[in-house]
Amino acid sequence: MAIEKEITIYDIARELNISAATVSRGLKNNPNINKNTRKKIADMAQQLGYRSNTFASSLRSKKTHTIGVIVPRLNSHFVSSVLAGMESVANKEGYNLIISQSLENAAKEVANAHTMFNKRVDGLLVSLAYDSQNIDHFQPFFDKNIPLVFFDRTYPHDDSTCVIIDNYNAAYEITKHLLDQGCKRIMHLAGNTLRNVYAERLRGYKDALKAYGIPFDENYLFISKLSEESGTEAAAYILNMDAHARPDAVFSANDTAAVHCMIRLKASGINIPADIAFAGFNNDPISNVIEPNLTTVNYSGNTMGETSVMNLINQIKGTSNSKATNTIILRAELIIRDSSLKKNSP
Amino acid sequence: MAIEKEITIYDIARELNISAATVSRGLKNNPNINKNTRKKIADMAQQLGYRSNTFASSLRSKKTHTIGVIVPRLNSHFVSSVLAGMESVANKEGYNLIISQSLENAAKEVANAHTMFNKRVDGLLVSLAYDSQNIDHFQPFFDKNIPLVFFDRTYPHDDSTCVIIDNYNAAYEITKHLLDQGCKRIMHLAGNTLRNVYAERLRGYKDALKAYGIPFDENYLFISKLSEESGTEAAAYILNMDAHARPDAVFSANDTAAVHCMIRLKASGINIPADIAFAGFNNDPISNVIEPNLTTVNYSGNTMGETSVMNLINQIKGTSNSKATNTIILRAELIIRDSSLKKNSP
DNA sequence: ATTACAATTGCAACCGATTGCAATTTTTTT
DNA sequence: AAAAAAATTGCAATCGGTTGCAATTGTAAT
Repeated sequence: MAIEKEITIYDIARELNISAATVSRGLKNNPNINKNTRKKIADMAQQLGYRSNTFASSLRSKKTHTIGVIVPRLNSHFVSSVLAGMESVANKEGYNLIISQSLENAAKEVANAHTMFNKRVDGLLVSLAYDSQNIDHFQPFFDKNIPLVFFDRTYPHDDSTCVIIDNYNAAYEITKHLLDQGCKRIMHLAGNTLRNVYAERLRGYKDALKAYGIPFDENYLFISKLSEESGTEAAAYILNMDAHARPDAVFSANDTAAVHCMIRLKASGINIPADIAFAGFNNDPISNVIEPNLTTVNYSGNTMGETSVMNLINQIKGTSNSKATNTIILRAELIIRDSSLKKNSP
Repeated sequence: MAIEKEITIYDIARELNISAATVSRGLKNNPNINKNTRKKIADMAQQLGYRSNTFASSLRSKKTHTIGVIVPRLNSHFVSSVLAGMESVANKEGYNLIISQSLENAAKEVANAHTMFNKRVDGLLVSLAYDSQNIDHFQPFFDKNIPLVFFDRTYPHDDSTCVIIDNYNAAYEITKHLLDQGCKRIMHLAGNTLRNVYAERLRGYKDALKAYGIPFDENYLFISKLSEESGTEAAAYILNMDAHARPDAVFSANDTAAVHCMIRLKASGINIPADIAFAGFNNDPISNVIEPNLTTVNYSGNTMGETSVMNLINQIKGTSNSKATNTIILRAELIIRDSSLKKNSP
C-alpha cells in the first residue's frame, strides 16, 4: 500500500505554472480569476486527486464550517427526525454537525456549550434541557457574534432566531376537540413550564377551557417529566381520585406519557375513550400502535431541522440576520384518532 | 461588546518570558518540560482564557480528533441509543463525531464515505445500509490505514473490527422458545440477507427448526425491508394463505415489522398469541405498547456505541490494533412477553 | 575543579490555504 | 498608436501550533 503524499494547491500551481494564490482563488470560483484558468485548475485538481485541507483553511479564514447542535436527548423519535433534517441540509451546504446531548440536564448543557465554544463552531443550534433556568452559558456566543438558533425548546432572546410550532394554538385546538366531544373534566399532563413548549401548551389548554366556560382546576393538572414512568404515575393519580371526580379526558403534552398512562388505565379496566378520552402530542410511532390509536399533534421534525439549520447558515454567511427574522413558526396539524372519539365509541 | 483578540501560545510565552515551543509542550504535559514550568504555563493559560486552536494543531499534527459515523438512519430507537453511547465516550476522550446517514441507500453511503474521507476523519464507525453490496468505497480508508470499525451491520474484513451481538444465537433461542410453546409452522420475517444481522437471524431460525426436526419451508419466509409497510404486507400475505396452512407463530427480524403485522392481523380477527404467536427483535419502545406485549431480543445500543468508539479510539491512538481484536460480541437477552405465551393464553 | 551526562529550553522550519496590495496583462477609449 | 481603465495574476505575510535538533543549564561522577 503506497503512502502517497497529499496533493496541495502548490502541486497544482507547479503543474500549471501559475501561483498558489491563483489556484486558491480559482478553486473557490473567485470571479477575479479567468474562466479558462479556473477550468484548468479544476481539471488538474480533479486529475491529481486534490482534496482541500480544511485545517489550513480554517486556520487562516477563521471559519470552521462546523455547526454545533445541543439537544436534550438523542434517542427520541422527534429529535432524530430533526437531526436527520439538519444533517441533510448542512451536508449540502458544506457544513459539519457536531452533535451533543444535555440529557435533559442543565449542568451538562452548560458543559456542552463550553465545548462547542472551544471547538469554535460557526453557529449553534439549541433545544433546551428540561430544567435549564437561563441561557447565560450561551453569552460567549452572543459576545462573539456567533449566531445561535433555538428550535422547539426555545428561549426568548433578542439576538437569536427561534424555530417553533404554534404550541399554543395546537393545544387550544386539541383541547377544543376534546371539549367538542363532550368532555367536561379534562386533565392536562404538562411538562416543566420553564420550557416554552410546555408553557404554551398549558396556556392553550387553559384558554380553550375558558372559551367553553370551564374553570381551570389545579387537580386536573399533572406536571411531570412526561416520561414513561410519569405516564404510569399519572394513571395512578387518576385511579386514586374519587370515581365521579375522575377526568373524562386527558390531554398530554407528549405521546409517551399519554400512551403509558393509557396502558396503566386500561389495565385497571378503564375504557378509552368511553370513560376517558385521550390526546397526546408529537405523533410518535407509538401513537399508532396503542389501542385505541392516539389522537395527537403532528409536526415535522425534519422540516424543523432543515429550517433551523438553513436559517443559521444564512446568518453565518451574513445573508440574513436574526434581527430580521426573530421567530419562524412551522405548521402543525391535529391528527384525530380513536382515542378521543367519544361520540363514535360504544 | 468588546471584540477581544484570541489568546495564543505566543501570548502565554511572552507573559512568562519563555518560548512558544515550551508553552506548546507544556500545555500537553510533555515530561521534557519542568514540572514547575508546566504549572506556570497552565496557570497563565487559565488566567488569560487561552483556548487551543484545533486547526493550527490539526494542520501541523495531521490529526483531526474527529470520528466519522455512518448509520443507515438517524430516526430509529436503536440507532439513536448507539449514537448516544458514542457521543458520551467520544466527548470524554476529546473526539468529535461527524454523523451522517445513508438512508439505507448504498449510493448515499458511498457519497458519505467520500465526504468523511475528505473531512479527514481520524477513524470511521459504520453500520451498513440495507443494500450495500460491497465495501469498496471504504478502500481509501484501508489504504491510508485509517481505522474503521463496523458495528451491528458489519462486513467481514481483515483490517477492521466488528462490534456485534450473537444474532445467530439470539434467533436460535427465540425460535426455540416458540417451538417450546408448541408452534410447528413458524414464519420468519427476514431482512436482506446481504446484511449479517439478517443472515444470521435467518440461520439461527433455520437451525432451531432443524434441531426440532421441522423442515424449512420457503413459504414461511418473508423477506422485506422490515418497515411498517412490510409488516402490513406480511400480514396480508398470511391472511391470503389457506387457513390451515397459516403459520402458528411469526418470528420477525425486527420489532417494527412484527408490530405492524400484528396490528393488521388483529384487525382481521386473528388472536395473538392463541392463533399466531409473535416474536420480534430489538426491544423497541413499541414492543411494550402493542397488545399483547411483544416477545423480543433486547440488546443495548448504548453499550454497542460505547464499545465501538472506544475500540476505534484505541486503534487511532495505536493502543490496540484490529488484528488483535477482530470481533467483539456483546450480550443480548431474550425478553419473553405475552405475544408468544401460547400455553398461558386462553 | 573537570568532565560526563541528563534535564530543560529555544530556534526555526514547517503544515497548507488565504488575502491585501502591487504588478502585469488585456481590453477599451481617445 | 498612446493612454486609461479593467481584468488577471503573483508576492509575501499570515493564521497558531508542532517538532527535530541544537543550545543551555543543572547534576553527578571522577
